[in-house]
Amino acid sequence: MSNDSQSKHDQKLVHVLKTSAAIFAEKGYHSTSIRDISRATKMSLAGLYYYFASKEELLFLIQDHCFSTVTMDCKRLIAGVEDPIQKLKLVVENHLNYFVKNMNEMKVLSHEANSITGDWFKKVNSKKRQYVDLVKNLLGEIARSQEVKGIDLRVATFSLFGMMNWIYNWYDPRKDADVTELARNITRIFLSGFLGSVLPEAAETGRESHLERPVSVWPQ
Amino acid sequence: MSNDSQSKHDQKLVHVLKTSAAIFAEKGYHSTSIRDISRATKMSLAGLYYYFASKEELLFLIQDHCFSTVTMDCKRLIAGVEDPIQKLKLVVENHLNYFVKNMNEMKVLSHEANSITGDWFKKVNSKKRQYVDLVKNLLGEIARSQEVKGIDLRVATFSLFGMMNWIYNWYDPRKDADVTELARNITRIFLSGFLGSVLPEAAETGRESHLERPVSVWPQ
DNA sequence: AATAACATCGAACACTCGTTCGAATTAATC
DNA sequence: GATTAATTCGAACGAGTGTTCGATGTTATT
Repeated sequence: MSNDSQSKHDQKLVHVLKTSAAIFAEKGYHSTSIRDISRATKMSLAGLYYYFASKEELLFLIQDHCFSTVTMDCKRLIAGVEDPIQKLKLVVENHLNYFVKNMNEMKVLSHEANSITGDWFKKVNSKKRQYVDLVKNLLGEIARSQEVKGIDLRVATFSLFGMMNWIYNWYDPRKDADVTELARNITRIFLSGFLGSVLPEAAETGRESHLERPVSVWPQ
Repeated sequence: MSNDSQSKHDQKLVHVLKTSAAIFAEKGYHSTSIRDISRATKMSLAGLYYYFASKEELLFLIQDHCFSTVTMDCKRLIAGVEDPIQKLKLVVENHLNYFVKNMNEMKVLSHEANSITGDWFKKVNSKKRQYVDLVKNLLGEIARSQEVKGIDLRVATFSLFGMMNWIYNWYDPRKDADVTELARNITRIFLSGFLGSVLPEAAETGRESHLERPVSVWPQ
């Protein structure tokens, strides 16, 4: 008897990955031991290694799967849409919705980006770059069509990602507004800021830096 | 013979803290061993413990010092300034300048916020809350005076911090514009987005969510 | 020069870590 | 029901961890 879509094996792997992601999200990758995962999954230490080859591969499986899905969903969502602004709104909405719905995995993706090394790092990073470029190009398109001036495209792109990816540090679904409202807020702040050449010139006074001298944490 | 401002002991402590911050920033707190720090400072393993009581206290010393300085500089900078918008600009400028000038320490502050526990965590966290509230209140002041509507203050505050704190993930002083330009970009994007009620209503179409169903990373 | 305080270190301890291996158990196939 | 394959596990290994301790060297004070 062969299963249709998902074998027993894959189902259990998914369960292991989901449980691990939750612990990684809570304690961090490096301070999570395989023994922690063993305890949470009620599997033996050695038994876990039937599902992944090493702790780092486990991290890779989580990150890779997560990135693949969010990118795929994103591309599918904006396919066919013409207006680049509309596209961007969909991208932000997708990203935030995905983030909130899969907070553990996304936190592992954001926070443990440098906990993975070697070829695994390369593979995840190339997917990341692909996703970032998609957004950057979208912003470029918008900038051209709306004649946005004086904003560095790289700064703008990472400012947007900063806004979106930072939420794992503060967003609490029980306390804060739902995702739709969150997406509306962030989209509006970013987009109207990115487009908005409208900051009153009066507020632009003091163009030079106000800092007398470079400040350093430690004396000398 | 007593030293005036900084004793020999404090100077060496500062050196240890700065070196440790650099390694923590590069490898992460949990995968940095005291032996790594021993190697980098050319001090013996046991010798280091003359300057701090435990690895976690070392992390605390870095974070606490960093937070104290940035908050103090910030308050000093905006003291006497009336216009809340002008104040905010100074806060952003100070934060980013500090971040870039002390990238290692600030990365440790941002990225290892949950690597510290117990009373140390409480102490650092209360300083953090103080700083965040300062910015939040400033935004509230601006919102009232400029009649900003429809933006959640909490979302706005953390969006700003997201933009600013995310830079350790991408900012490269050799590649990107200098801090003044960076601050100008980020201030403009955020402030004109926060104030800007000016997003054309045409672009506000599609108020309902475009996502057909909640998406989850893992099937089921 | 003797004393006290400061500073440094080698060597070890107790512990946790990721990983492996061979055997045992269960499920699938013939 | 026998054979093969898939899955699980207890027990251990070797390496690395944070931390301590007693001793030694160094500097400042009397």
